[in-house]
Amino acid sequence: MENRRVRVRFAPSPTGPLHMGGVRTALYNYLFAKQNGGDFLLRVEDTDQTRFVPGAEAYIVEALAWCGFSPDEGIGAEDKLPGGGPHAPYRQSERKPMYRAFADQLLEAGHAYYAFDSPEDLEAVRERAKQAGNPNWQYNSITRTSMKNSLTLSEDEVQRRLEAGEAYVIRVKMPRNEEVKFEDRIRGWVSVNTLNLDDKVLLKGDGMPTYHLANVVDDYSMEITHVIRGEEWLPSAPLHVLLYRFFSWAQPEFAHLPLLLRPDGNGKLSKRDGDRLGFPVFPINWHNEETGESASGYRERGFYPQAFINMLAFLGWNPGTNQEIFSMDELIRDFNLNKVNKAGARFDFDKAKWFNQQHLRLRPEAELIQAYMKEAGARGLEIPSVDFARSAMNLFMDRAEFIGDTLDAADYLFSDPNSYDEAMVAKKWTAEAPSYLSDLDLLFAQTDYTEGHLEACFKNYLAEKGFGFGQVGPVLRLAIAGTTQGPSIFTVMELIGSEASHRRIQTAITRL
RNA sequence: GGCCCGUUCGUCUAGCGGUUUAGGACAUCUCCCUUUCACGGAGAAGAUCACGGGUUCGAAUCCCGUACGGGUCACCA
Repeated sequence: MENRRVRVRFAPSPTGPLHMGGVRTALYNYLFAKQNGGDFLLRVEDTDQTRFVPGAEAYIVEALAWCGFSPDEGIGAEDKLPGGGPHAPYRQSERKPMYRAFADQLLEAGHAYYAFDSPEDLEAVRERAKQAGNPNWQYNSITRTSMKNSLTLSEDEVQRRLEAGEAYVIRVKMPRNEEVKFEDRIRGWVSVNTLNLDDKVLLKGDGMPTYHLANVVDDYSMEITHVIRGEEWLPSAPLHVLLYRFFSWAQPEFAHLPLLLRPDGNGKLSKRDGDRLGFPVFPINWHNEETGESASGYRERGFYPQAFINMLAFLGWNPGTNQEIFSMDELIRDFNLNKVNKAGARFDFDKAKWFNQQHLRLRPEAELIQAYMKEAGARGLEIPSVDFARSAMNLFMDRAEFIGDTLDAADYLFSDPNSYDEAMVAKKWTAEAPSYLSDLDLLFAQTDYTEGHLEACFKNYLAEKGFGFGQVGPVLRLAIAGTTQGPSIFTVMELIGSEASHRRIQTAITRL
């Protein structure tokens, strides 16, 4: 058992877009699988037909692909393996016929029973219990004795109801007063007494399994060795452990991940947080045609997937060194499930942006230029040449967190300024300003239009006249760029060329 | 409320009984670089390690209790 090939799975429910917490769970699964030379599967848990949302499954597949870690097997791996792999189908709704036999196995062994109580019956019992001061009534080893099930009804009666086609569910028969223990990879030993566990429904009235049955059966059939999932599953893990025991199956190792908390207020990050927080909580844009609901994603916000996953990996894990910027390969190499934190993590968008800035600088220049040109095109800016794009981009690269930032305050590289920073004009545009510019314009006309020559020429002029840089520099800057901020003005002049520079200087003289 | 899990700077975290005057990163502030903005560099501030008891020569690190936070209590996953 110990030397089995590592196989992990990410098993989301297609009830909407996958939020970043889900992506992190998937990422940790993937990192763990790859580190151990194992398989990462994607299984869709769509046993609740009432909550099915069209497009959600495709969204999940696309989101993982964007992040750079598509499944090796299962949904989204149909191009690698026929049908997604040897354990197809990977959608639980399509596996429906398989579960019944396992429920029967439990029934025969006395670990499960039929229950005929209707949803209305249950609601009534719960309501009565509530009135009596018990807010959460449970169908358990005590209460089941007063309900309609195969434990209380006679064998004949049960048979009769079954044959009459009466609706029923199959419930697990939770043992009485037994300590269930298991060792969680992240939390250590977790122990729960079955007195606190209820007789969960295993097979629903519509013949579909609930999460608990389907999950255990599928993980077993798909030879899953490690179950890495969110902490919200910790309370039901003992039931799963019991189920493995009832089936006499080897239980996989469990690792319950800490939750991603909402940056504001309390509670875990949820899909509903959407755009309310001022930043995306989803990997990619989401739009539901039916409801018109949509939410923005990191991809469309300009994030690199490398930065996104690096940031996510660090929400709950840390290599123990001072290295923070990781490529996927480095994450695979250094990730360690045992070093995952126990406490939930609140995430910080500023740090997320910092990760993007770091990864932005790691991108190859050719790729950046392409992205730059595409972004410029989207903004309706004319790029004369690739060389121009390269220079213009690099001028603003230092200050950018996203590629789009290099274009945000750079309009003057593409067209003459159509306005001037009024505050700076008031402060720096003195009565002598026009004369400085006329002088400079003449001098520049006789120099090589390169950054070095322009600057030398400018400094010469200052020295000759005895002017200070602060007196003349901002004036030139205003004329050329309309603002006093930005990269070296001489580099800008070299880039836009002598003709445009001359024109701008003249325009400024007449307009200001 | 029951059960389960957690608790180190504002945030993410390092730390696994002495090497700790508790380290790093983001954010904040200061200075340098740049007579601009940013980048970069240097530095500051920021955590009585939730609190109270133990155990030990010695505890952020081990144990117990309390408080607080979170999760979960469906024929949802």
